[in-house]
Amino acid sequence: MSQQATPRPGGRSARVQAAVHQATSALIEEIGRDALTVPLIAARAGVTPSTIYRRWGDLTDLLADLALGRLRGDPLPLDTGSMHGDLQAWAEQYMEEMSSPVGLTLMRDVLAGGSGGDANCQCAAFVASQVAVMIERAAARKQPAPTVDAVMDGVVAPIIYRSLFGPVPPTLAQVTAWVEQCIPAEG
Amino acid sequence: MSQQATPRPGGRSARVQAAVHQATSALIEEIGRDALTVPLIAARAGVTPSTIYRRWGDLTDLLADLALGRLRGDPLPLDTGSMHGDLQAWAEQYMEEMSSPVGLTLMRDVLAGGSGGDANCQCAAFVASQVAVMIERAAARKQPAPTVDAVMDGVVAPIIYRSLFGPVPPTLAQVTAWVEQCIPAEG
DNA sequence: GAGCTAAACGCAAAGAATTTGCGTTTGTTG
DNA sequence: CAACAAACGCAAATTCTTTGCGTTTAGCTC
Repeated sequence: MSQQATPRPGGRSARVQAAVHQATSALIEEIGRDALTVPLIAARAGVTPSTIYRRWGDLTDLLADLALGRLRGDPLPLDTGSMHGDLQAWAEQYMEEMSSPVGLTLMRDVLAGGSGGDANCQCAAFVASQVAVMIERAAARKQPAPTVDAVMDGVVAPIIYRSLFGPVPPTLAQVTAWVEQCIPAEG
Repeated sequence: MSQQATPRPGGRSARVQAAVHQATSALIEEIGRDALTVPLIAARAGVTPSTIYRRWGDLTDLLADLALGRLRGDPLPLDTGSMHGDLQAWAEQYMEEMSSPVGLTLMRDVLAGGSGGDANCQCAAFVASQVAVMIERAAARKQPAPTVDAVMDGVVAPIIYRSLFGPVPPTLAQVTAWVEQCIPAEG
């Protein structure tokens, strides 16, 4: 059960959460994600393992929680002046991020955080909100724009699928082609 | 390290592998995937836990191995007489299978089986081969057909993405729409 | 088909991780 | 300020995972 919505925001609980998150990130950098264990994180964060088990329930849930936090840190899509330009630039960056080693483990953690958690939905919802920003900007410019679903199915889904399952990550040329297919023909 | 390619196909090794696979499947049915542990499987299969750890290395690797075996059990795509019909029927069934609870955990296991294993690639390769069968049939009928990549990006990827990340699985209507987009307009 | 070799397994002990009960600290509420 | 409940620390108990070593067994050669 991921619970980044701390029921008790003030004081100690928040300190513990921050210390654990920070310790986890640091340890991933130092010893790698595969060698990571809950007792190690606990020692580094200055808490007891049982605290982590009780709050997060599982290493995968903790990692999923952390991954969501990182996603939220992503900046707004660049404003290039056109829907096509926005989507192209954003998709390229998204592809780079998700096909990188850290992005891949991030997605795997989100998906593995199974215990009733909906980290995967939140992840997709965040991406959709990024797409929505670009579409709303296009609407404000009176430009034609695809629907959010069209972009999710036509651009995001192939990027993620090929990153997760493919022998090789998607290429820039493929991303460009997917973007082209999504944008209504220029009037 | 998933190793369904048994280095020693005959005799005991094969018996152990079969017993473990069978015990795992049975236990998933009985106690659920979350309550599954290696010692439980070992007891049920009549082997010692260390045998499982040495051969498969990890519970996730064993599950990924099992998942691949199940995929291989899938029948060839139905031959409906037309590319559109084949793809539509196959995509519907694939969607049902992958958005079901067992399909979802199957995919998660394949993705979580991380230890250098390429179960994810094999999984995608198998799906691609299924798609290729339909395309070759279309070619034999002198019918127009999309490329394998077009189907993977246009139909498979959205199905998997929405199943894995979406709050709700894809609908039949969506699958139909994706299929329509993939098939060249009827002459 | 007898003997050799190495892979695979069983057993058991050692090591590490996870769970759980209970007392204490700490933030919140009235 | 007092009372309550949530979150934590501590430590014991349980369970899982690893590892060393002897034994079985399949594949191979002669």
